[in-house]
Amino acid sequence: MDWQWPFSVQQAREFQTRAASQLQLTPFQHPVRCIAGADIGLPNKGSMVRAAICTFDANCLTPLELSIVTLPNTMPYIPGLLGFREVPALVRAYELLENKPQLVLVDGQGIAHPRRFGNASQLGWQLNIATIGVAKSKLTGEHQPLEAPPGSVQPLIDENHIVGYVLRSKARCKPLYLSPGNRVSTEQSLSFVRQCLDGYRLPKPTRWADAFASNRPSAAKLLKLLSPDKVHQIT
DNA sequence: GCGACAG
DNA sequence: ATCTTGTCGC
Repeated sequence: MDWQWPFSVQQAREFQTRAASQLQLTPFQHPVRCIAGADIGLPNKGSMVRAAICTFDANCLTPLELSIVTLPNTMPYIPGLLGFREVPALVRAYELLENKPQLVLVDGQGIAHPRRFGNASQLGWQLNIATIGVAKSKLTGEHQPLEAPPGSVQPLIDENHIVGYVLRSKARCKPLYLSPGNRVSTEQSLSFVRQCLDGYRLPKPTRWADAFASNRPSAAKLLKLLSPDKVHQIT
């Protein structure tokens, strides 16, 4: 698929509805040995799109590989169409990985989207891989008030059905909005993310991806924990 | 018409 | 998201 801005927003929405019907939301059945986190940053005042994907051993959560791809940014931010801005760079970053992860946690929504096709779903659909949406705020849906203790959960309901979960991943922090992207179930989205929590609000894979994509001060420190030959970059 | 609106 | 000063809590 080749969507070059400016394109018809209406046609893009129709594409999302059509592609969403092709998503697989049944439980992922194979062993997950490698989990990745994926995120986008916008360097140079948004003139560039930088994708970062970092892979981890699924059991001990030690970092394995990192890929960073920077491309010119074309699209503006349009709520509901985030995938068209982010996915092309994420695909390039994914292609650089020597060892492909069985599961990718993506910053943003999965099916918790007006047309059930958030950026996490779009990445999973295009690559035909398992993805989970890990969003820091809500796009659509409603839920009961969340209890204060960490670990509290509420189902996220949209149009009368469960599209994901709202999780208090850390005390005194705003919750996470989790939803399946592709090839995982709603229940698995919750359990896989919980498995990747390590005391911070964001699960380790997306936290590292965010650090590299947005070039946080912590990125330099994290980079030292990776073998130089396991770091791939395209600029 | 008005409010909501991932990143 | 990005930019950026100041503040609060552990």
